[in-house]
Amino acid sequence: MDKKNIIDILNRIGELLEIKGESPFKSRAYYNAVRILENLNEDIETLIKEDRLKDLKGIGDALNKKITEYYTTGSLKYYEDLKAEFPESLLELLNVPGVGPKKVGVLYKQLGIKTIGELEYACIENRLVELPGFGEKTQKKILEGIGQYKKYQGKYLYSEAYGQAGIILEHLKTLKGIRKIEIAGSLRRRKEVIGDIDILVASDEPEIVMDAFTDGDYVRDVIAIGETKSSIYTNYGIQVDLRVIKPDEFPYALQYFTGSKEHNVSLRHRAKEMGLKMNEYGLFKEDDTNILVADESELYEVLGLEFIPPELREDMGEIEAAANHSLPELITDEDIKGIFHVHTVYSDGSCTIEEMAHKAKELGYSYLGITDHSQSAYYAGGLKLDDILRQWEEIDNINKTISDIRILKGIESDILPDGSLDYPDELLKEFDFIIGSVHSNFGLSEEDMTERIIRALNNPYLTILGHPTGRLLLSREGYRIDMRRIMEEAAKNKKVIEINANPYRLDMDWRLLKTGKEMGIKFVIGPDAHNLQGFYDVKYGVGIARKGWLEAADVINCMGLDDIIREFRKGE
DNA sequence: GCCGTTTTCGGCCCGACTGTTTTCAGTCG
Repeated sequence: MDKKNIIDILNRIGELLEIKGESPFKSRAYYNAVRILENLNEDIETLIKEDRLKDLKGIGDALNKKITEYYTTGSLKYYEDLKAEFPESLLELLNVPGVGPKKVGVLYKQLGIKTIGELEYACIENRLVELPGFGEKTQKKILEGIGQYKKYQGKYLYSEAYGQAGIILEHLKTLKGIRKIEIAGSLRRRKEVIGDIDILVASDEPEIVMDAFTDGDYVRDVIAIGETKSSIYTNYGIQVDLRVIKPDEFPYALQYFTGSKEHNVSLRHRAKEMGLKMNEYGLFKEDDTNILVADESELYEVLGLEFIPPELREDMGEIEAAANHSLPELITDEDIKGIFHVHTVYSDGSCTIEEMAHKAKELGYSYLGITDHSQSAYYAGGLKLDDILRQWEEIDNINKTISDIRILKGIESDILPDGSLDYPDELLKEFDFIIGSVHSNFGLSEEDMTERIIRALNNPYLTILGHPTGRLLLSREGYRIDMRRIMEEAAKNKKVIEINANPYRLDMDWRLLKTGKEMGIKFVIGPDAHNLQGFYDVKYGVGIARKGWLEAADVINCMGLDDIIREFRKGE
C-alpha cells in the first residue's frame, strides 16, 4: 500500500460521485485531498501511523477515517459500496475527450453503455443524438474523441517508463551472474512517449535472470518466458521485454535494440558500403568473421564514426555529423546553473517562495526565477497588482537573508487572445523577466493563433515564450500554430523559447530544436514546478534538449547569475 | 466532504467555449 494506491482510490471515488450526481463540492473535496497528498512533502505512512492526517487542511474527519481504513485493511467499504452501484469500467469513459461525468451518467442510465467499445458502437449506430443534452455534433465529437483515445492506448510518458525501468533495474542488479545490464529502445533514446521498455542483460546464466525478472513485485502479468527473451506487464500496464545476451554480443545487441529503426537502417547501409554486414549478433566481414568490439563506441569507430549519443539516433543527420566530426557536445544536467518557471502559493503552487528557494539552493542552483500566473488565469489564482507588490517585497527580503542563490522576479503572463500581455507596460517593465504563455482560447484558427503569439513576441517586455504549443502528451494536442513563422519571429526579436520540462508537456518538441538553433534561437529549460518535487523534472527537459542537438551555449539557464542579469538588462 | 465561525450551516475559483437550447448545462483549463 503506497501513496499512489490511496490517491487512485480517492480519485475514483470523486469520479463515481460525479457520475452518481452527488454534490459537486463533495467530489471536489476528494480531488482536493488527492492534490494535497500528491504535494505532500512528508511520508504518508508516518502521518497515518501518528494519526496526523486530519491536521492537513482539506482532510477532515470523514476522509481521515476512509484513508486510514483503506491503509490498514487494504480495502474501503464506502468505495466498495459505491462501486457496486456502477460498473467500474464507466470510469474509463471519462478518458474520452468531451465526455464528462454527467454525460457518462446519461449514457449509462439511458443506453446502458459501460465501455468505450459500446460507446463507439452506439455513436456509429447514431443512437446518441436523441439523448437529452446530446446532438449531432456531440456524437461526432465523441466519436473523434474515441479515435484520439485509442491512438494513445498503450503509450506511456517517458517519466513513467523511466520510473518503472528504475525499479526493475534495481531488482535485477543484485543478481549474480549478470555481467552487464542496460536500458535500450526508445527509453534509452529519451523519447517523450514510450511504447514499451527494453532491457538488455549480458549473462551466461539466462535462467536465473529470467526467473528473477518475471518474479518481481512489479509484475502484473507474465506474457512469455524464454531463454533469450521474456516479457511482462508491470503493475502500471507497461510491457517490458528483457533479453539475455552472451557477453561478447552485448555491444552489437545494445546498438541494435537501441534503434531507432531508421538510424539502424542508415547505419547498415553505411556498413554495407564498407563491405560489412551488421545485425544484433555482430559486425561481420565478407568472410563472415566477426569484428570484435568491446563497447558501442568501438562499434561506431569501426564504421568510421564518432560515438553517437543514443538521444541523437533518430536518423536526422547524426550519422553524417559523426562521420565529419561535427556532432554537438550535448548539454548535461550539470550545465544547468539556475531555474526559471516555478509557481508558488501566490498562485497555484503548493510551496512558499522561501521553500522553493532553499530547495533550489540545495540542488546547487545559483538563481531562481519565480513565475506565478498572471491575473487572467483565474482558475490558477493569478496575481493582481497588490499580490505582485507583496511578492516583490517578500522576494527582496528573502534575497537579503539567503546566501548563494538569487531570487529573480518574474511572471508567467497569459498571452491574451489579442496577443497582448496581461498587465500594463508600467508594471511589465519592472519584472526581471517575463514568460508569456497561452492558457486560454485554444480553439483559434492557425492563422489567428500564430498572429497572437507573433504579437506577443514583438512585445519588448516578453523574455521567454512558454510551452509554445500547449500540448499535453497523450491527452491534448497542441494548439494549431505555424511554428516556423513563430521561430523566425523569435529569432528576429531575440526572444527565448522554453523547453518546458514538465513530463506531460516537453514542449517545445525536440524535433524542432535543431532548426531553431540553426536560426540562432536561444532556449531555456523550465521545470514549470508547482512544488519541490517539480525541480526534479529539469532532467527531462535536458533529455529533450539533448535530443534536439542543443549544447550548453544554446540554453540560457546554463549561464551564471551575472551573465543572466546582464542578458536580461540588454533588452531594456 | 471541508472549513470557519458572527459556533453549525452556508459557501466552496471563475470564465470561455460548445452545443444544446430559448436561457442553460456540461466540459475544460
